[in-house]
Amino acid sequence: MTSPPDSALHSDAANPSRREQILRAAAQLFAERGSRAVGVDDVGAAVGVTGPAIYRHFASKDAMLAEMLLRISERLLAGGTERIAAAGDSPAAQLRALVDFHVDFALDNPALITVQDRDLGALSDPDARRVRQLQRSYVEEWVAVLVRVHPDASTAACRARAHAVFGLINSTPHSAGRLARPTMAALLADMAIAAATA
Amino acid sequence: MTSPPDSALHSDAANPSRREQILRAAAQLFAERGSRAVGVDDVGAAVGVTGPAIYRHFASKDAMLAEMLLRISERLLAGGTERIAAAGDSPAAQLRALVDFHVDFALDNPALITVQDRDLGALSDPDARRVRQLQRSYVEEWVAVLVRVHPDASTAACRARAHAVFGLINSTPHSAGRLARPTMAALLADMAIAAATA
DNA sequence: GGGTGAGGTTAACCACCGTTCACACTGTCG
DNA sequence: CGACAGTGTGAACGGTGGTTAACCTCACCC
Repeated sequence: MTSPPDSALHSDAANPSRREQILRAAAQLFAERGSRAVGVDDVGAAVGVTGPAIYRHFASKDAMLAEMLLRISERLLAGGTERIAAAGDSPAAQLRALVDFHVDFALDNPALITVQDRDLGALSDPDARRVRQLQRSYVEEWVAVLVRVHPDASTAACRARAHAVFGLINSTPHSAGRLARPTMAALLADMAIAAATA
Repeated sequence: MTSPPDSALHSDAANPSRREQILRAAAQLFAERGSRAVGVDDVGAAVGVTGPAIYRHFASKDAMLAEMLLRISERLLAGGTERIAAAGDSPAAQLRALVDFHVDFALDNPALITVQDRDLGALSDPDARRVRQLQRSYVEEWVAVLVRVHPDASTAACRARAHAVFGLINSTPHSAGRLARPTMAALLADMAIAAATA
C-alpha cells in the first residue's frame, strides 16, 4: 500500500501477494509454536488482517498447512533430481551435490524444515499420503546415490543412513545463527559427507 | 492385576504403578500425534480408565508433560556425566562413550526423543526454563569433550557440531525398525563418530 | 454511474476439550 | 462394624478457536 509499484495483481518474491504473505507468516508461527497452538487470528495478525480474512485465500487452516508441506516436499524432490543430473556420473560428486543442496535449503528455510517433520501428523489422510509419497521419492534419490557409494551395504542400511544425514543437516533450527552462514554451511556439509561415507 | 506379586503399593518396572502406566502411554501417544492433539480421554483409554481419572494422579495435562520432559532431561544429563567419568581421560574414549550412551537411549526410547523436541514449546514458562537448563547442561558436556577432540575449533562450532550429532542420532524415530537393533546401533554410532571427528 | 468481484470486518455459532463436581466402590485399619 | 483413604465414573461447566454469515468498501469497467 505504501509502495506504488504493484505491477499486475500478483507476487514477485520481493512484493508477494497477500496469499504468499500469509503462507510465509504461518510457516514462521507454526515453526515457533506448532500448528495446533497457532490460531487463525495469530496468522491474520502477523500480516495485518483479522483471522477470518484468511478464508478469502484458503479454504481452511488445514488447507494452508497442506499447501505449505506439499510445496516443501516438491521443492526438495525437484531440487534433488536437478542437482543429481547436474553432478555427472560419479557417486561421490552426486552425494556432494545432494548434501550441498540440502544444507542450503535447510539454512535458507529453517522454519519449513521444522514444520515439515513436526506437523505432518496434523494433515488430513489424503494430504498426508501425498506428502509422504513425495518425501519417500526424495529419500529414494538419496538412497540410490548411497547404494553406489556403499556397494556392499544393504538398501535398508542406506535408507537409515539417509535419514540420519537428514537429521544431521536438519539440526540447523536448533543451533540457530551462532555461526556465520558460510561457516555453518561448510561445517554441516563436511559432517554430512563424513557421516554418509563412514 | 493378572500377576499376583504387587508387594507394596508401587512400581517395579515390570509391574508399574497406574501413574507410571499413564506416563508411558502418554509418551507414546504424544510422540505419535503431538501433545496438543491428544486428549485426556485418549490417555485414559490407553490405560483402561476414563479421562478424568487422570486427575487422581496428575494435577493437569501440562503437569504430565512437564514431568515427562523433566525426567528425560535428567536421565540424559545424569547418564552423560556418568559415562564420561567412566571413560577415562582420553577425549576419543569419552566421545565414544557419549555416542554409545546416546544411541542406546535413542533406540530404547524413540517416543521420548520425539516428544522432547516437539513439545517443549507446550510447557509453562518455568517448566520450560528448567528443562532447557538441563538440556543445556547436557549439551555442554558434549561440547567440553568436542573441544578437546578439536583443539583448534571454536566453542560455537563445537556446539553446532553437538547439535548436528544429536540430530543424526535422534533420527531413529524416522527410520523405525527396518534394521536389527545391534546393526542400527553400530551404524548410528559409526556415523556419529565420523561426523563428530570430521 | 451503477453493477461486479475481491478482500476485509464484526458478531455469532458450534464443537471440542481440559477441568471440576458429586457420587460410588473397594480395601485397610482401629 | 464403621471411618476413611484411594481410585474411578458420568455429568456438567467454561474457554478456546475454527468456521460461517451478513455487511461494508473500494477499484475497475462497460
